[in-house]
Amino acid sequence: MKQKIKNMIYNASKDAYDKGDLPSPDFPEIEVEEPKAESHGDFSTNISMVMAAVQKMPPRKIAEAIIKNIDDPDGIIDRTEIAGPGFINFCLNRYSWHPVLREIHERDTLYGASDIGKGKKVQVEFVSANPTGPLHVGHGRGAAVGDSIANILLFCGYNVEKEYYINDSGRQISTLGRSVFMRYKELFGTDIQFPDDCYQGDYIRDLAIEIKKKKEDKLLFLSEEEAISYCARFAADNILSEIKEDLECFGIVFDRWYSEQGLYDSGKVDRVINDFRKQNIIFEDDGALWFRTKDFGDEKNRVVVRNNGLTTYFASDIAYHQDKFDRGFERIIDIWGADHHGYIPRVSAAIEALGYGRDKFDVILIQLVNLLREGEPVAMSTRAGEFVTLRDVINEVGSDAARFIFLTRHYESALDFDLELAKKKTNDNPVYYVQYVHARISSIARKAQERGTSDIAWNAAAVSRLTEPEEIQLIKIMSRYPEIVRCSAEYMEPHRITYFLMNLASAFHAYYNKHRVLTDEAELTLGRLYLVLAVKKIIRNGLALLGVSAPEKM
RNA sequence: GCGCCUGUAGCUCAGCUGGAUAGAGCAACGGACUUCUAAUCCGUAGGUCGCAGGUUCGAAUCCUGCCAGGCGUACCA
Repeated sequence: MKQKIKNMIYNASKDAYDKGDLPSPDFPEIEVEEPKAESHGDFSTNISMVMAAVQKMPPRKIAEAIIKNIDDPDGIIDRTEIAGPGFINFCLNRYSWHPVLREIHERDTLYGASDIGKGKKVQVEFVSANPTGPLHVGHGRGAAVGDSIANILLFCGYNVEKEYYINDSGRQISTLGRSVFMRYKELFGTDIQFPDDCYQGDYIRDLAIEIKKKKEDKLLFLSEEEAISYCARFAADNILSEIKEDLECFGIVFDRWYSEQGLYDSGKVDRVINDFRKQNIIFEDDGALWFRTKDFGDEKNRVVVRNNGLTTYFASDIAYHQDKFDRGFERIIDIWGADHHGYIPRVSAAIEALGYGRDKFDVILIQLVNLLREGEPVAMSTRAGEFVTLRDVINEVGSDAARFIFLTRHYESALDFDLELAKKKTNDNPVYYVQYVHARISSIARKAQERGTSDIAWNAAAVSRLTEPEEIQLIKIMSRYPEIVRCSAEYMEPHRITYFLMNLASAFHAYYNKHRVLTDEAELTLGRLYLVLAVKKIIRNGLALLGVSAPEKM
């Protein structure tokens, strides 16, 4: 619709110039927007103000010239007006909105889909939590955002893969092994001083018990190194499968689980380090190997191999991102916790050194989640290993509520997650507010079917009966959906869809309370049914992009 | 110290990347169920958009400088 208006304005400007109403053929990018105030019509453009300098005419005069030359063969425009400093407002005929419904029904699950991605191969990497402990709420937010962004990009024509990077190598894994082994020894009566820098949670004890069941006392006869290594592998494998289960409960399926250890085993880390040494991008100093990140805009150089011979995470991250490009991804999106933001210049530097443009790499930083109950913070201490896990949250409030709430904020804003509020089935809790629309319409559809009106094909006469302001309002809102999805993809902001759905839901509930869908008049009923079933489709589509279900009954 | 994020109604947050009189929900107050699901709706009230400058026809939005909070600033992850 907006595009139609744009074209009209463009053609009108051109005609105005041809006829001499406008002195210059130099037209700016035309912007058409939907005004906030209803009195300003359905669409408005600021073109006359933008043009004023070039045309050397007052904006209102330009507006007159354009309006005079508007060609509207289908008569979709009801009236135009010049307002304020020179806005041109367009007010559309009610019936010009009706065809939107047909489009929604015909495109169905693909309404709002586009090909702006042009099949570009893009990878979204998210969660990627170390397999050293259970997922917590913060990971949940990253999971919800990452999964939704991937869904949206897919819907917009990108060729998307979702990936989880497993940090299954390095120091924190050996710390994990050490932690478990100490608890294991404890089970055999050894008196231990459990160090602060080890993992504290009860799950460490549980893993030790598991090992004891399986291996009895055999580990006590191995060398400490062997025993720790066994515990590390056992623990990491177990925790990782727990993580996989948690994410499955959360409705998230990764295309690939990528092992960091695999990068070492295949020699990719060594290879890239050697290549960079040859290019003098990596150099030796003080017994350590340094990456010249400073040459690529970072504030200082960074160590890749420490003087004790151990690699840092940065080393494998270089190889990892190289591998991403080697696998043919044209665009890489990493989703990290905001506390890692200092890491961005480093990885960007690596990507540039690898010969790829920075514009191919995006990092989305997810701000932290404050877990509350009845408005009071829930005590959490990672150090002491006491925290509410993602699984606890899903079990308590459900996957739908959790995912929706994670997507009710821009990811750059910290999020308060109130467990009690997430369970409430009232207006406080937007999940049910939106889902309820779907359930209500489903119920209407069932009733309609009982009455024998299940025909929902396009019926011009029936649809032309939709003349109530609330009906036109609903269609207008729905007509914006494709653009909302596009913007969501472009800026990678799923919350735009969340807000759109809440807005649509609100308009629907208002309509529902004011008008009956199933009336005594067959034609009107058909038209209204056609309308609400379109609403149902959009709610379903939008929720799907968020990873939230659309129930038939509630 | 430096870098990033945040600051909008009593509370929690949107604000279409510069548009017209800044919007929702909650909380407060007053109303609506013999009617398709009241997990709903309607109405009232609520503002120095952190502060100060600047850019222009026009700023919550862009620039600069402050103030406050969070995070980061390792041969940790």
